[in-house]
Amino acid sequence: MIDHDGPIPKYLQVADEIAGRITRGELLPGRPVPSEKYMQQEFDVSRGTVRKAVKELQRRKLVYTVPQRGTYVADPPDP
Amino acid sequence: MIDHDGPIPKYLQVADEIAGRITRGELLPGRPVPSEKYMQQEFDVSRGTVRKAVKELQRRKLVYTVPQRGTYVADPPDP
DNA sequence: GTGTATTTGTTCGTATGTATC
DNA sequence: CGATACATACGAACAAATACA
Repeated sequence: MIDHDGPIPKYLQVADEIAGRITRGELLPGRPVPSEKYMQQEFDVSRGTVRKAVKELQRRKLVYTVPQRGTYVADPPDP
Repeated sequence: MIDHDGPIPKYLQVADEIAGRITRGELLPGRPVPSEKYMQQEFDVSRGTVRKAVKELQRRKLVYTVPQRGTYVADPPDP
């Protein structure tokens, strides 16, 4: 899943994996994405790396985060 | 009690302190260990650090936790 | 039966230090 | 030097189950 010693930064690999799940419709708008803790375990990376991945997904406007609640899949942009 | 600026992680210092009380028989099998809140105050560390210490004690099989109840001293292993 | 307090469970926000590339 | 990555450690907020008056 995650290439633990390759040239591509892990945080981008994690971000791309989640992005893929969103664009494939496996994660639906308004629904939560996995928590930081869950992603840490699933991808076997540090929390900092997960947070950087989420930040990247926010930058792409694929997700939004509610403090102390979780991170959710954003609504798709106007077609 | 806790070295607040030394090389040894606080969560390990807390875990070792509780472990010592168990192995010395100050905390008996089946009896609760101090609550997270109590340990926070006693050791002057954050709750996260206490929880990490408890997790370490669970890993060592010295304690077990009952959700919403507390954490208890485990029975000693077969001699 | 009804609250209130306690305790653990979980989430995200933030900062610091270390190591590596 | 900057970016990546990990571990440690603080805080804050809320949930859920239990215990008790």
